[in-house]
Amino acid sequence: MERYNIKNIEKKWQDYWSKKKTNAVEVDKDKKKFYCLEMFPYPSGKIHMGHVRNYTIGDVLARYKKLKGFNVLHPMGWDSFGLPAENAARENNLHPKEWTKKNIETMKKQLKSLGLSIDWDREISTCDPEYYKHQQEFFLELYEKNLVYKKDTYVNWDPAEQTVLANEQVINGRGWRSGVMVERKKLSQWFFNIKKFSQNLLDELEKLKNWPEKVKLMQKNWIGKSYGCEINFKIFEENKFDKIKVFTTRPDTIFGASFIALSVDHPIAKNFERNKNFLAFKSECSKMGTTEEALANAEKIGFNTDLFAIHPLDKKIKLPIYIANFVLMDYGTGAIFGCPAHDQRDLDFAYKYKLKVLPVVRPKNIEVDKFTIKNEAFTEDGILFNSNFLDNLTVNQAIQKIINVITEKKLGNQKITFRLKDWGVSRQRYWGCPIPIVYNNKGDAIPIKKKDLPVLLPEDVDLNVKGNPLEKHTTWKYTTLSSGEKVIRETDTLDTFVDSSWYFVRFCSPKNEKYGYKLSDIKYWMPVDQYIGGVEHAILHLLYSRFFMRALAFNNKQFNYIEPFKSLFTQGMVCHETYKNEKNQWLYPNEVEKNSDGNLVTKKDKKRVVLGSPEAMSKSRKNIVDPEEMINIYGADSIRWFMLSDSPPERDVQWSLEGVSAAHKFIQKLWKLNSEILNKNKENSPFKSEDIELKKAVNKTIYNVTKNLDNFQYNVVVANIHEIYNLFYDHVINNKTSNNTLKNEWEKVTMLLMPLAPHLACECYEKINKKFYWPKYDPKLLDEENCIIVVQVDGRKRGTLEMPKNSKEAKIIEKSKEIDNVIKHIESSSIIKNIYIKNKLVNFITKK
RNA sequence: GCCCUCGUGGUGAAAUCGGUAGACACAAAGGACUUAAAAUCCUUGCCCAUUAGGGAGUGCCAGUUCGAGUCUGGCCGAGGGCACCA
Repeated sequence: MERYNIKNIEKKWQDYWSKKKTNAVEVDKDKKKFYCLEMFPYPSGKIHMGHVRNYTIGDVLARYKKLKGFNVLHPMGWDSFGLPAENAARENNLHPKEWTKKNIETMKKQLKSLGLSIDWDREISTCDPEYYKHQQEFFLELYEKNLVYKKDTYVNWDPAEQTVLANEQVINGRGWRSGVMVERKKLSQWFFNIKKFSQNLLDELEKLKNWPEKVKLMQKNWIGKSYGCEINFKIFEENKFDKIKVFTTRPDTIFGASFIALSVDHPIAKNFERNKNFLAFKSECSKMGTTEEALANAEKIGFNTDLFAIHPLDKKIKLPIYIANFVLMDYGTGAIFGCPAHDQRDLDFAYKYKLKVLPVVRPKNIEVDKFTIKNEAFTEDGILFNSNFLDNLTVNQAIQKIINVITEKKLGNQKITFRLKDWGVSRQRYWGCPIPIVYNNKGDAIPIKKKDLPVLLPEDVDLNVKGNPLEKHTTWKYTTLSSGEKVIRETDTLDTFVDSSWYFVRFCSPKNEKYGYKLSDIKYWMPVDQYIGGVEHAILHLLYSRFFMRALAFNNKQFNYIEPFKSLFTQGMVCHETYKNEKNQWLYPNEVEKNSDGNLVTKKDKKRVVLGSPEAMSKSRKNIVDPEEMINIYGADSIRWFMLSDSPPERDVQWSLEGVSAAHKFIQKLWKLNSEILNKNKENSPFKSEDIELKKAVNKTIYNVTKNLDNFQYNVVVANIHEIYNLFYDHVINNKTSNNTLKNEWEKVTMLLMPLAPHLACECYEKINKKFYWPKYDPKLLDEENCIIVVQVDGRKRGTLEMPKNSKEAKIIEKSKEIDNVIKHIESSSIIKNIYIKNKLVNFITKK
């Protein structure tokens, strides 16, 4: 028998696919399209198991849809701008461009070795000027549409490195490289106006029927719509300051207000910039750290302005005005009224500064005189009191009434607020897409003319300077417009999330030079029919992509593809056991082995190894396995098979050598059985009941595999294949079936293998030499003539009965009562009721 | 703190509409083959029983139902998201 030589065979088919361009596609209006996309990788060096899983899942779908006759677009590219390239450049003295190029070459080769059905002619790379020049053009278009603007915001500033840090570069409030305390520094930066689409982004979420509910909920919470009202408070020292507008979702608690709090960045706070105490307070606030967690746990502190606001509904009440660290300028109006009895933060603040705590809502079942506020604010529903005309109303009734009153008296208005913030896209980095803006000597921003694009990223930079290398690159930074005007370039580059917000559009016309896309191409291919990736991108990447489509479609009569991803699938992570040595240091899996007692020891010096819980594979825990090494040992089909076999795709899977070796054995078994069946002679022997049994089983398998592929239940597909293999094996070993039936039916099984193990399937199918197809099942054959009826007594199974389908109820009851074990359980009691479910079950209810 | 999801053998998991729980695998134990090992194949799988069979059983406690892994309420546990959002 021929041995299945993995290396040669897998190489052979990969070369064949590549040479014949079997995966290259073009627009074909006569065919139904299917756009299958997996999130494109960052070229960090080598592929990891997470990639293997992601791309295997996508490839199964792409190949399956192709067999079903769809025109399948299945492209791949590189998210190739980003910080790691700059860090690697410094460490290895290699230019980011070279480092990136090298990594792409390696990873492309690795992806090809997985046997993915990618149309490599459509490969794109976001750091390629051919890609980012279109992005710069889009930026200018958004600028024209007023969807881009500049404003001052805070960044993490590392004073030692003289550079801006990303949030993940701040560890315990210190710069990751310098170890120096990070400061909050104000910089003028570019923003995309994503808030403009808040309501639409929220509304359209509901229409995304094939998105996981979890992801939709996360986006919904992120957008964070809340209903409330704005109320104007006049300031007692009226001549000095304007009124204060506050936002609240609990206007019903207005009579419990005891202070006003403003954000440090509130316009009124600016008037205290010369006050030493205020400056001290402000610097205290900026030292508190920039991470959200640090902010949330920080103590509530305030600065007393000695100003007072007048209660809008009772002029006798004067409320002290504080500037407080817990009020955010970029939510609501940057000002609140504090009602300590019904808000925990306000209560903490009130106790610290000895402010009044007046409860105005009591729980329904507690009387007014028995209700007091101690250390916990009462935030639930209840009945209003101490509240003038709101007394005795419920919270919701009171909210309605107070909004009406405030509106009538022109003291404020109903207001809907979103938590979603505008998208800051400026990055003070080298390795990113240059922002196509220059500044004249007055500091005005001037957009570059479209005909002058692209603004190329200079290659001769010194990455070892402190701060942003572009800012130090004087010959690039200072330039002259075609008009002769001397200008300074914007030295910020775009957030890499911008690159990935439209790459799926570019895949439709990857070589179109004139513009980012060709209209006829996207009209055919968009939207992405199935998008597959990790749940870690549930919010930002997906929301930004949804925004970008809206921004492109805004004021654009031709482009109306609002939702980019019709269906979304989020796959689980790849986990592995963790190992530590006696010194509590992590060990790689290939440093560990089992000794003869079955205990884990180090390979090197046979020292004890402590086994830890399985965790998501990560370099820091060293619980990683190199896909390339695994493919070399077991072959791509085995790796793919294992990735699909154990857990459902949406759940985490645990990598194990036992698992992958089992997959490998099964691939070999399939090949062996295939050879045996193909080597059998053709013969026309009579059709026996075993032939029918096999035919029916294959038919059922086609039905199940098709159904389970449609539902992403790939682990069950694997089980279906195992089952049908086991049946074939039994038939072959025991010579149960005629050779013709074996051959005919096996052919269909090899087609079912194609999406999962394409190399093996092609090799098996090669000798049959017919066109690939997706086998159809015969619904008539699914119907069994007989069915097995479960016989229960008092809800407990006491036997089964095989009967022709649709037998008469009376007949089944009669036969059921003849089963020995049933007789045993009914003879000492009387039957008071029969339950009969057609073709399924009989249940006798007895009474002693 | 708020919101969401999930709890099924030693392990990963199956289980249309409420209708035979544990398909399919991994691991383990026993056996066959073998000089031996590997590989391969077979059997077993919680409790009682020699077998036939019976019992318990899908995190825990209740409920609905002839019948609950599946539906309802409460509790416990694990994971994830958000986090001064007024």
